[in-house]
Amino acid sequence: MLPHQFFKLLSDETRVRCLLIIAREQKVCVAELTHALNEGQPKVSRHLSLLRSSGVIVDTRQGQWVFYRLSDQLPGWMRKQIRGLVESNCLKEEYQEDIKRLSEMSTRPECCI
Amino acid sequence: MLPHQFFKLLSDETRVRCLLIIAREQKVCVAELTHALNEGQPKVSRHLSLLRSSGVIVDTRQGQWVFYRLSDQLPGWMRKQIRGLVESNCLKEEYQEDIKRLSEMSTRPECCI
DNA sequence: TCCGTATATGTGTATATCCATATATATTAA
DNA sequence: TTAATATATATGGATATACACATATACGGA
Repeated sequence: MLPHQFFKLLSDETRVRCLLIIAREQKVCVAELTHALNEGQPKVSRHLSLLRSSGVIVDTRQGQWVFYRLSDQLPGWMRKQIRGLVESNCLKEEYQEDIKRLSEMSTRPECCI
Repeated sequence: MLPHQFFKLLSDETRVRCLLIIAREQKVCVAELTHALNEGQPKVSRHLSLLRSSGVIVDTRQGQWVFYRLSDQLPGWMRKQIRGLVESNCLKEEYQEDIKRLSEMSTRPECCI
């Protein structure tokens, strides 16, 4: 994937927030993401679909839940950019709410894969 | 600037190529960029205009030339992302031609500011 | 059946591109 | 000095394409 194509994926706020949570949590399902982002499920799902079809994340179905995680095929420079974002202070401030909502979620599905 | 807004700027190939050259060369004028990218002048100019109005690059007129360089007001995380790109091997392969064309340019205007 | 997830459709908006032209500075001629 | 011309850069208008969104619907497993 060329850099501008990768950045196009990150040019949408919903996708950035999804990716940040996935990178932080290692593995989350759609229900957790919609709760964390406080957005509608079709919206979240469609953006996940984009990230998935681009090969940035991969999905694993476990019962009724579909869990997403970062692909382990990501080239080093992409991994580096994502890590840089997660570690960035500016983002810790911007999207703190997402993390808070996720941690406050009453029944988080568990993934045992 | 929020991350997805920054990435939107990088979601266009022409802008990425411009930014890479500017970051490498410190300071280049529009003529050098159009030559390096082998693209039309209005096209390059428009994309530079976007990068400028977003505050990522700044311009300095010197005679008939307008030189562009990275803004020194960039937040650390942006700087980090850009540096990561410039150092990335994948990009050295992809856009080697741009650098080659620039270095082969016969009369490169000089900036003494 | 119900719940979690994915996708199809229609609509509005944004933006990349091209061509032509405008503006700004430099240079040359008279 | 002024006028005319050349070079460098920016922008207006027109067009085509891409994309985000909301709603509704379809699918898949317990």
